[in-house]
Formats: sequence, C-alpha cells, structure tokens
Amino acid sequence: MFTIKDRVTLLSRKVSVETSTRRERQRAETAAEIKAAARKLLVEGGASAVGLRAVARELGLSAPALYRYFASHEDLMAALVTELYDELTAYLVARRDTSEDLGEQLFLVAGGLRDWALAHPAEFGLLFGAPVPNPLAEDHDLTPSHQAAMRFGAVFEQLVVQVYRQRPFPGPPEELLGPELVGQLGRKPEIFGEMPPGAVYLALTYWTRLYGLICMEVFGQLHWALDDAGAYFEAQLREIGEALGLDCPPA
Amino acid sequence: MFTIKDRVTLLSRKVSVETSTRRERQRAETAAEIKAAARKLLVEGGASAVGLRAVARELGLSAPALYRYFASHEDLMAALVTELYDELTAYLVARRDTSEDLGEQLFLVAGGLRDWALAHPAEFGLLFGAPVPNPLAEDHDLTPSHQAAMRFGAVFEQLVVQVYRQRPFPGPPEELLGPELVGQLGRKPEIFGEMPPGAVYLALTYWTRLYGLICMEVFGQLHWALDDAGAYFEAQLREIGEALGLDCPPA
DNA sequence: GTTAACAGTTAACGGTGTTCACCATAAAGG
DNA sequence: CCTTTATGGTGAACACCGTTAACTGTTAAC
Repeated sequence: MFTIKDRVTLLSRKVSVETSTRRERQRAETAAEIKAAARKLLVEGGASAVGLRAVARELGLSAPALYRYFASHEDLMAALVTELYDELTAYLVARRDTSEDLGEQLFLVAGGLRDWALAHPAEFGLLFGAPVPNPLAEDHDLTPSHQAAMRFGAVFEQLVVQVYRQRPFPGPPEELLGPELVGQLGRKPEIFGEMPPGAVYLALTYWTRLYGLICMEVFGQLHWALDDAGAYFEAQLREIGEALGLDCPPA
Repeated sequence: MFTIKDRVTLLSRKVSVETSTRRERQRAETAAEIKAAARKLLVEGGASAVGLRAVARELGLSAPALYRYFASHEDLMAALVTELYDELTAYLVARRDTSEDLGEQLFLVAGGLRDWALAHPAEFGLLFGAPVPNPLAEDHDLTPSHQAAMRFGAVFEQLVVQVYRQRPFPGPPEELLGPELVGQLGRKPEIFGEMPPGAVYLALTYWTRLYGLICMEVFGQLHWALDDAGAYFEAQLREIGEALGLDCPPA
C-alpha cells in the first residue's frame, strides 16, 4: 500500500544538487552516450537489434566495458525505458502548457501522446507493447522505470482531476455501474481525490480508449479499415471529451 | 487490392481431404508436437524462452532436426501464431454459437476474447502485443499467420454486419464525423457491406474499445486503478452495446 | 531389390550475454 | 611528491543461441 506522501515524493522529478566531481560528470556522459546508441539501434532495427556488443561497437568500445555502467543488458533496457518515459512526459507537459484551458490541455496531451507514438513507434512499442511487464504486487519494489511510468501516468491523472474540480462531469449513475464496480472505483482517493465513482469511471474510460486507439494505430492493427487514422482519432477524442463535459472543437 | 472472392476463399478454413500416407501423418504429428513444446515454453518463460534448442531438448531431439519441419525459428513462431489464432477463433465461434440472438453473440464473443486472453496471457501477448507486426502493404503477400489473423477478425466483422442488418444502428451524424473520416469509412464495402459511415464508425469503436480494454488488462496496465477489471469490462461492454442499439443485461 | 527420399545425427560457424583476470590511468591520502 | 586505490578499459573464455554442412540409418517407392 502506498501512502499519499509516498506518491508525492515519487512523482516529483529528482533534481539532485549535483555535487559533480569531474569523474562523475564524465561517467554520466558516457552512460548517456550508451543509452543514445542503444536507442539508435532500437529505432533502426527493433528491440532485438539492441545488443550489448552492438551498442559497444557503436561507440568503439568492448562489450564488457558497458558493465562498468549497467549491471546487465536488462538493466540497460530498463534505463532506456526510464529515459524514454521521462522524455515522453516532458514532451506532454510542454505541450500541455501551451494552453491555459484545462479542457484544451486534455486534448493537447492526448494528441501529444499519439504524435509521439507515431513519431517514435519503436520507442512506444518498447514502453507500451511489452506483454505483462509487472504485477505491481506488494512484494515487488518500485524500479526506476516503474516510477517513471507512474510520473507519466500522473500527467493524465492530475489533469483529469483538475478538469473535474473545475467543472464536475456526472458520469453514469451508480446503479448502472453496479455495486462491485462502484466499490472499486472509490478505492483510490489518493489518485482521484474526491471524484465520485461515476466520474472516476469516465476518467478511466478516457484513458482506456486513448490507449487502445494509439496502440492499435501504431501497432498497425487498424490498417485493414483505415488508411489514415488521424480523423478517426480526433472523432473519438471529441466523443470522449463530450462525455467529460468539454466543449469540443468541430471537425 | 483484394477482391471479394479473395476474401471468401481466405476466410474459409481449409479442411483438406487428407489423403494421408503413413509418413505424412507421422510428419504432421511431429510438427504438432514441436508446436506444442514451443507453446509450453512460451507460457512457462515468455516469448524469449522458446528457442530452437530448447524446443528440441523438450522432445529429446537435436536442434537441427527441427529444420526438417520448419525452415527457421521465425517460421516456427509464425506457425505457432497461426495455430493460436485458429484456436482462438474456434473458441470464439463455439462460444458465439451458444446463443441464437445476434446481440447476445456480440457480448459472448467480446467476453470470450477477454476470457481467452486472461487464461492465456503469454499467447495473447504473442498475437497482439507484437509491435508493428506488418504493414499489410501491396507488395507484402499474405502469410498464413496473416490469413489466420484475418479469419479471427472476420468473426467480429461478420457479426457486426449481421447485427446491423437485423436492426440498423444509426451512429453519429456525418457532419459530426467530418468529410475526411466519412470518406474513409465508406471505402471498405467488401467488409462492411451496405453500412453507412456512421455505423462503420460505431463498429470500429466497438472493436477499438474492446481491444484497448483487453490489452490494458492482460498487460497489467490497469492494476494501478482496479484490482479486478471484470466489472469495469462489463460496464464498458454494456456502454458499447447500448451504442449499437442492443438491449444490454443490467449489472 | 534397388534406389531415392526422408528423418535424424554430430561438428562447426558466427552471434549473443556474461564473467574473469589483467592492465593503464587518474584521483586521493599521507 | 610519491604511494595507494579506485576507475574504466582490455582480451580470453564460457555457455547459449540460430543456422548450415556432411553424414548415416531407415523407410517408402518403382
């Protein structure tokens, strides 16, 4: 179980004071170069193409040298995932802050996620296409990549909560959701604050539909029906926005 | 471009006459054993655990022996994917034929897909979690696994079309979708028959939301909000069914 | 009954992640 | 300033991987 305090410390990006000695700076720079090379191989040849030897070859090093920076190939990938999550989060936040209106921000963030996914399909596949990444069970402690994923999710969560606070949207009545679902929907006040179950349901719907849309498009599972899913995506987004009580721009 | 005739021949499962000589039967049986061993390794250790040598070890063979049955490791995986698609399709069809009512069938098939995915998460990940499987472009010819995937999709497509024919659902008005999207939605008559763009939009919505829901749940990306997504899934399904003009069972 | 195809073997090549022993250099300490 | 120590690098080696080649029995076919 996580307390609210845990969440707060977790969601604030660490901006350490950086008492960087000369060595530490060099070390961090090399680690960054390694991750950059790994990413280059990822976009060029897919996840299977990013191997330790290939990365080392990319920067003129020997494979065992990388073990001074990452404990294993899996660790390298996890670090890359963390970096990508943070890059995506920063991109979404920057895009969100383009507007002051919370409703517009919701559209900006959704469209931003799609744009990033389409611009970086390999990276997106690494972040979101991995089958069964983690159970997030009690015993499993939070790895840095998990924390980065939560920071990413928090962008959407916070925004939805803010939108609700500004102009509460009703959501379906509780008798339509059923008691079991209503119970579960009210079980996360540290995320959804004072939102009633119906509103939480709508927020989850927003996220679920957005995820499904983008995954299907970037994974190429929509080609059989649409040659350009852009218009479809916008229509779906308007539909969701309407359910959230936002004034949606016309087609 | 595919003609309607192509689709018909493609979507009918081949039930070859099987003029099986002794050798051919033995050969087919061994190939089946290989695929079974590969699947066992898949569910036990994920996609990365199913290697040629491991499969061979599983049945007391040498690795090169498998090359008498599959041209490469990739071919083995493709054959496994084909088999899994067909198994899933057969499961859905059997479940669908439990009821005569088309509306109920739509719910049965949707719930069946979720149940199969939850019962076989590794297999589901292999089928639907693969990033960017294929562009389905003109030059790329249809591999058996693609054909199996299309047979799978056809179960949903045919059902939606039948539901529409029995009781047409309106869908959003065209001026709400925009001319660009309306144009794309009317471009696949070989799939959606005489359905108007709004209805095709709803059919796509049905599939997109279903896919997103199941992917998120089986990939563990819903644990942060819900401990058991079953009730949420059913509520979402009711919502979609309502949009399709079906009488949905209460919670 | 001869012949040819088939199903399997072992050996080997290049590739992978990883560990080990070793070595140079750069920082730290008396 | 010199010594010590930690750091970042190396090549060799292990076990595994997918794949190919050469070879050997068995089995079906003419």
